[in-house]
Amino acid sequence: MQRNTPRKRANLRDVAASAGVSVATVSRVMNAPETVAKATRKKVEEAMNSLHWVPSAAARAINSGRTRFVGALVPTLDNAIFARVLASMESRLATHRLSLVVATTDNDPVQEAEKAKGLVDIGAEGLMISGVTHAPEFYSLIERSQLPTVSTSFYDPGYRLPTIGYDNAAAARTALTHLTDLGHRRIAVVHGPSASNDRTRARISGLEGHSPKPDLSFFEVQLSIAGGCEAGLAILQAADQPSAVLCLSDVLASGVLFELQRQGVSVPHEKSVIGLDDLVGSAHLFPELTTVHLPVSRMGAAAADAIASWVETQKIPEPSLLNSDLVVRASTARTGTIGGHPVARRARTDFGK
Amino acid sequence: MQRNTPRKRANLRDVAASAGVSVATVSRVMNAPETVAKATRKKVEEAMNSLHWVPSAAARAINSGRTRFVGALVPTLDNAIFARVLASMESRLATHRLSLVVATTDNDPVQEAEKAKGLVDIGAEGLMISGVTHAPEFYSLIERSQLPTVSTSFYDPGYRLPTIGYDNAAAARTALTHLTDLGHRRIAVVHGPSASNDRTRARISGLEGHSPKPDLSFFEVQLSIAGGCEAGLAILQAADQPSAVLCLSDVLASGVLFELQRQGVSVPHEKSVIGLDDLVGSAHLFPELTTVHLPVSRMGAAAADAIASWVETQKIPEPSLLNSDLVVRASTARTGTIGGHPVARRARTDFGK
DNA sequence: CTGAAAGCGCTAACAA
DNA sequence: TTGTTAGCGCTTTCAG
Repeated sequence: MQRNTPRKRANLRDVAASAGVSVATVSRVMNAPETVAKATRKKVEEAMNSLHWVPSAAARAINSGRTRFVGALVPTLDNAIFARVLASMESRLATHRLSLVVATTDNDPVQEAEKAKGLVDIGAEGLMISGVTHAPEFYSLIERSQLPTVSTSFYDPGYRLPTIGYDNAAAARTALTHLTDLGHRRIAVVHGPSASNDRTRARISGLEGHSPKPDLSFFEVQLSIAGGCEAGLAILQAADQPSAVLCLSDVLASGVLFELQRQGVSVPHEKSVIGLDDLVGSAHLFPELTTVHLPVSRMGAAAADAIASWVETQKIPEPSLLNSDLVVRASTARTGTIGGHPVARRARTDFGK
Repeated sequence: MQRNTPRKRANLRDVAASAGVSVATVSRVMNAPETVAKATRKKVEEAMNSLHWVPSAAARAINSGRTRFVGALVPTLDNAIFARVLASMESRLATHRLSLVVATTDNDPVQEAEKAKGLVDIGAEGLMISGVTHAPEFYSLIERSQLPTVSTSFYDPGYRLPTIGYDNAAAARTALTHLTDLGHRRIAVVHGPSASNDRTRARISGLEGHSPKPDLSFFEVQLSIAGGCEAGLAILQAADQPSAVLCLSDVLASGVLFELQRQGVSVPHEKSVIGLDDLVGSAHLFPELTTVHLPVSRMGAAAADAIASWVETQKIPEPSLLNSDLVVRASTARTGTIGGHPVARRARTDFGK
């Protein structure tokens, strides 16, 4: 809005000229103001203002060798669990004066590799990625660029990249044990697409060889509330009704819960339902969801610290295992105790639609 | 892993030297391979590979004047509505070969201004911001840097920045009208903190001067499922029981729904509940939530397009109004029709805990 | 088709 | 306390 502003953005030289000092002095008032005489500083600052000068990030980066941002690759933002990880990463990164570039991969290794390439291209100083199964192009990119990259949501000290995460198999087993401890033997397992998701596969594998050996039936659906509803309906149509539903993800558990209610099945009286994740909302569902807590906020912060320190010290961080633990709430109950009382079933069937 | 690799990353000159060509030629094989003789190109590519060379984003940016990323400032990632906006922005930006840097502000104008500064410092080419109420520092930053910035979640053609959003007041009014159309007159309104959120204030203001004039009581809580639960409980303890609950946000409506169920109040039989947002999960809640749909995915895409075109053409985009519309589902019903039948109330009160 | 050389906006020695 | 100047890694004329 100044006079007939000369089209182009002002640069250091312009400011220096306008203030009648050298470029070095201008640079100093930005980076070490205390080394510049007060009067000079003032002149320079005025010049900066009147020219609407904003330092060029690129020029700064080329000298410092730092862009001050890192990238994160997650499957989706629509599952609150990833949103949580990113939120905590972002806030922790801020303490290192680092920003976060987000890219979603939709669980597709090809997209993941492409987006990773994009992040490297724009100058990310480090990367966070979910899981331990990636495209060869991804690995070669990391190799070539030597980019500090940590893998999350999975703990595997033998993996080629440092992992910061939890033991997915153990978490699933914890949930199963809780159910068998309560006397459940016929159990429906609901999970998302396993082909494209190594965390899901690990969780499923954690269910194997359990003792006592339960009778498990598997339902694979989309990883969404709608998917959970679908599974809930499918379970009710099965020949042998399970007494409990083990969901390998809280979103799925929510859907199952809603659908069971819609169909007039009471939880935990007629069926127990357990989740895995412990989303912030899970504690407030009706009934409050029993689940296995995954420390995703801590994980995001830990990943941020690991990347920041790697970038700064050049030292590869150690893998880190975060514990998960069972949170017993209201959606699971001992089998048989109240069983046989189809509580409120009739009263509820006319609800909804 | 190559021999005693010379500590530092290779640069263009190294590649040129190793391939026995000039830097210009190397630059050409990246940017216009077809202008380089096949044999030369091959030599260069081999040199690139053996030196593990990755172009420097900063150096590239300094020449092109482009960093290829934009920033987005949102209050939080924990509300699915913002996660959705960002997801759709990110995917649309990708088509413009632009990346997305995310910053959360926690509804704090000071943090917002600081983070905006950070985004400018690292070279964002454009900005997306939520709402139309910001700190003076924010405005002066935008002014100085002349950064293409669009405001979302709000439509106001008179605003100093182009807005891409909906009419929050109208959306709230739509919800209220639906309730009064169903005969409700005593209505509880649940909303998040209004002091720090202009969208919330706009929605509340949309409720004023409605005809027929309903008897409104307001409940302000934290914008979370837990907050919704709290409001649900508070409503039940009020002296004059409302026949309907109008939630100015779907997360709040979810919490209210869960809490009412927990307290044995049936929806919509005893109380109707309506939300505002239409989150992806809302259609699957029990009962399915009646709400006002806000086109946030389209908004994210529109914001991405607007910023991209602004950056590319230097032309300020037009403000854009996106329509919201009522989605009637199962959580609202005509007052009186089924009223007086405290359906399933008794049967349900022993649920949960 | 290829090379030489002049910058891009800024930082950091080194001098003064 | 301030100025001069040589780069940072790359793109881009302009010659050959």
